Amino acid sequence: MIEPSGTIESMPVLKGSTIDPARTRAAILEAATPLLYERGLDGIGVAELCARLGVSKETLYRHFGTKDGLVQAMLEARSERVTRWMAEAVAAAGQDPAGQLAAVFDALQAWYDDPAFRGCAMLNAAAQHHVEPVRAITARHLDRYLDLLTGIAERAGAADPPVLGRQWLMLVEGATVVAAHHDAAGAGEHARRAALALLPAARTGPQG
Amino acid sequence: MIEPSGTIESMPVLKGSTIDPARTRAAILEAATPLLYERGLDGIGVAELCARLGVSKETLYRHFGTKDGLVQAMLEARSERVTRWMAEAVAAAGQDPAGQLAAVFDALQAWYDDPAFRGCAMLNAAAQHHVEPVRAITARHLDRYLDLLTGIAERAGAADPPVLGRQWLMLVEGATVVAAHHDAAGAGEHARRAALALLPAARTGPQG
DNA sequence: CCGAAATCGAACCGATCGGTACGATCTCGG
DNA sequence: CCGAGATCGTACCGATCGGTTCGATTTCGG
Repeated sequence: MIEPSGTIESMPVLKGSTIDPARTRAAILEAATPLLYERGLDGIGVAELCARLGVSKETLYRHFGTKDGLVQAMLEARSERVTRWMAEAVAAAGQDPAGQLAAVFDALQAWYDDPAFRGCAMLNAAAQHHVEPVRAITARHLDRYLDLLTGIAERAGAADPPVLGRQWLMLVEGATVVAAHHDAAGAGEHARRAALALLPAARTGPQG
Repeated sequence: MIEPSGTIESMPVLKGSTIDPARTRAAILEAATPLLYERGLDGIGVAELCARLGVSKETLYRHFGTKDGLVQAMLEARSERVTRWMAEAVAAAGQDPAGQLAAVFDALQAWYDDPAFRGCAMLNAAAQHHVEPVRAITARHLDRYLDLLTGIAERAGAADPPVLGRQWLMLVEGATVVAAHHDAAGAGEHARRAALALLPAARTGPQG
């Protein structure tokens, strides 16, 4: 999803894996993720999913118990992966909070430009399955994102870091929505400029 | 959806309607809207839908041809209704662009506080049915919203109204996402303060 | 008052889907 | 080399769903 995550192949993804349950489970998770993301949680059945994965239904059900079990495990893994990826982008941006903030939206723009981009997987999932576990995973995902942004707000010396972090979170999610459902071009850049404008001091240099 | 739109009753909604096709169609549309919004497009079947509406399946299919037909007609109507409702809120806010902008987010907060609030119906629908017509309706909905906000940006004397309108649109959609999936409290207010901070001049008085 | 149109209610159909069962095959540790 | 467990492939099951059909009933325009 985030990094160009491999287009959808039509053939088995599991190979080389000897009989190692843990590895099988991880491989299923990894291979199922882009399929469920592209087609939607209900857009692909267990049968086709298994066929594409090169895995029997019995194996899938032994590891995840239920389709919902697979979905939830997939969403958890994806949320953690996205959060870690974004945290690394921030960490790689140096010490300046403004630079860190800019890095967030530049990373988002790169994601939007991926042809496989189809919006936030957690939000999409929550819109489809409004069962409680999925909603909880989505809420936790937003929590993680909010923590990251609030941290930047704190280091930027904001008067009210939680509120500023929340406003930035709205820009992040709003930019993702607009990019997914309206126009991806420049969405990250426009959101970034808005986010920087909310910084306490205008220490942002050239806003190009 | 927007105005407290009537909680879900368990019994027929169609009454008094003599045999008047146009009225029947409108009544079905109106009664089906909150059900499809609350349960999700695939969360309620045609059978239960008809039972709740007090309408036979044949009648529904004669008017809408298909469940997708009903869904699309419902989304179109809802998008227009929401846009009109928001435009009226803006018009009622007087001449000051800052006041108009504040009115947008105050209206949103009132929506978020409705117990029936479950996020933007168009975005939810697009996340479920990624068929083309639904995506087109969603895109058109964002277009309408963008026009409204860009108009405010123009009247506010923004250097680049389309970009500012788009940034405001991100705040609108972002606030809605956060309110729906994280925490509705204060979402509209925080988004409003961020939006006002993006105004060219700080003509916004007390930012309470 | 009659016939066309609208509606109802219920039965029905074919397809799909999530999940289970089972025998055959494969792999690895002891 | 053998037995336990993982995997496969396939067939199968029950439920649900979207959509159709049809006879009976109601309503309204002419």
